[in-house]
Amino acid sequence: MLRIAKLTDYATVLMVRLAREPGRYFSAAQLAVELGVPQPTVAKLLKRLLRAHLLASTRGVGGGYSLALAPHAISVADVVGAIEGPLALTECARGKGNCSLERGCATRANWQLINHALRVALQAVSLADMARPQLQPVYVQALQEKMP
Amino acid sequence: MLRIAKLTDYATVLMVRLAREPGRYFSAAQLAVELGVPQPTVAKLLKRLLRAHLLASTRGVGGGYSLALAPHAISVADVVGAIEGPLALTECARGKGNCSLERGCATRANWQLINHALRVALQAVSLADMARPQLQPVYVQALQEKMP
DNA sequence: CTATACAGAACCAATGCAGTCCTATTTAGG
DNA sequence: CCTAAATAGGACTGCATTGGTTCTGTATAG
Ligand code: FES
Ligand code: FES
Repeated sequence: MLRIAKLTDYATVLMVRLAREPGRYFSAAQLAVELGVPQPTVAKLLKRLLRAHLLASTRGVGGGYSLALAPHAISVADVVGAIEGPLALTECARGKGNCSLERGCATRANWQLINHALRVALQAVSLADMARPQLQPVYVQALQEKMP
Repeated sequence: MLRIAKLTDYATVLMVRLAREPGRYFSAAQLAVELGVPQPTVAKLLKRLLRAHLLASTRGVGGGYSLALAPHAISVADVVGAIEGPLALTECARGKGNCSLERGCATRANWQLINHALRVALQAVSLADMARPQLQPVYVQALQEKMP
């Protein structure tokens, strides 16, 4: 229903937690108890985030995960992309041949614009922003002012 | 992966087709052949759109469906809502008790803001807009100018 | 050398989605 | 009146994705 996966939700909460103490290393177990989410699930998420180069890791005793970049340099779009893959609202938003209606479809171009707008919006929100209790809604205002 | 259901995609194409000849009534069979989508599927979509009061219908010989409102008065958000239910990016975006992390969650409020922004953005695009070959990207520009 | 902790993959159950089918009910026209 | 065309509203099913677990391997501090 046009919703992000639950795991993506968890991932943002994780990342925001890490963003609060950027230098520190957290073990998966530690984060799991802190969030109240089963440990294997947290571990899986951290692995995906690592693969997307959003995290740095150290193995062994005392090891763990830490942000690979500064909190303001990681966007919500990055996190969503790391967990769910590239953002594509419609089937046909990524490359041709994915949609059965392609021939003579009147909405493809427009959906792609909408898709792009959403991507830009999510890229504009950083972990640093998300860590604030209430998001500075600059882009929300920008939207609302322009809308009829 | 943060994508609308394929059926929703179909539905927008349907609605845009109807928006091109606002007065005319189309039968489900007619629309099905025109789009190249199986008839039962098209029928199902039309029923859902009708229930959401976006379409008007007439039964019997020569009956069919037509837009219930003018093309500029129906938004993409309306169509998405009719097919997929209320727009809720996150589990917790609609009411409490849906998310296991609620207690002490740091991102809920911010996700709801993002959710709201997306809803506003989709409400700003009407069927009349979608019917144009290339969407007038006022809101896209509005977004991009404000973003760092 | 051992306990800790990440790395990577395979695996499974459950949910939701795409798609079909069947049975009313309404209406135009002969 | 009677029939064919068309919508109204369900129930039903196969499939893909997701949420979540488990197992084996590897690196590292002490
Ligand atoms: S190409 Fe996919 S709906 Fe138009
Ligand atoms: S309440 Fe759902 S993730 Fe915060």
